[in-house]
Formats: sequence, structure tokens, C-alpha cells
Amino acid sequence: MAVFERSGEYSEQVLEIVAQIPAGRVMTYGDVAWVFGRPGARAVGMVMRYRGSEVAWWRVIRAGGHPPTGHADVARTHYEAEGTPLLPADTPEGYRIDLRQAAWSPE
DNA sequence: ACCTTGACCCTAC
DNA sequence: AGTAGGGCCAAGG
Repeated sequence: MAVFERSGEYSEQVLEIVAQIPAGRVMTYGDVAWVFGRPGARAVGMVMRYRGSEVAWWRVIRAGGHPPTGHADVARTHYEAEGTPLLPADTPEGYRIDLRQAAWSPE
């Protein structure tokens, strides 16, 4: 509840959900957005840019298990530290998160 | 109210 | 793999 201040409640909601993601688990931008009952993966990404510093932004990834743009290297460090299941991939980053196991959703 | 930006998503070439 | 285009939403000027 409320210690967040700044901009709309949307940002608060996003940060709160991300904060609920347990270590070793991840959630896609799209899934987070759908929690609000409305698409808006871009809006979620923007919240990460503005207030992402306060949450485990690395636990929020793109669709398909791809790490956040421009932060794939840092994100991988956190994944390995938390034991997040990763998989080798042909992607430029050379890896992707195993959504089959890491995919998480709030109750 | 209008326009631009952004750590997005999907499809197509 | 990479680029291009269109579409979604929220915040700020």
C-alpha cells in the first residue's frame, strides 16, 4: 500500500506485482500488464525505466523468455545468482529464460 | 486535447 | 539472424 508516490496508480500496481515475484521466477511484461485486465506491455516497460530501480526488474522479461533490451548481460548475472532456469538459444544474447519452469503468476 | 517517447508484442519480408 | 511496419498503453511536455 502505499509508500509509493509519484505518477499514476498504474506505476504503483506494476511495481507491487514485480515485487511479489519470488526469486528464481520471472514474469513477462505482457503478463504483468494483463494483471490489470488490459494489454500494455510498453507501459510496463516504461515503469521499469522510471521506477525499476526499486524492484527486481530482471524478473520481468519479454515474451518468449528474452531478457530486457539493453540489460541482458546484467540480468543474466541475477538469474544465475538466484538459480533462475536458463536455456541456451540462438538469440543474440545467447540465452533465454526457461518459461516452462520460471513462469510465475500472482495468486 | 495533441504529440512524442519508451527496458513491448506480433507478423511479415 | 535482422529489419520493417503496425498496434497496444501510460506519462510528460
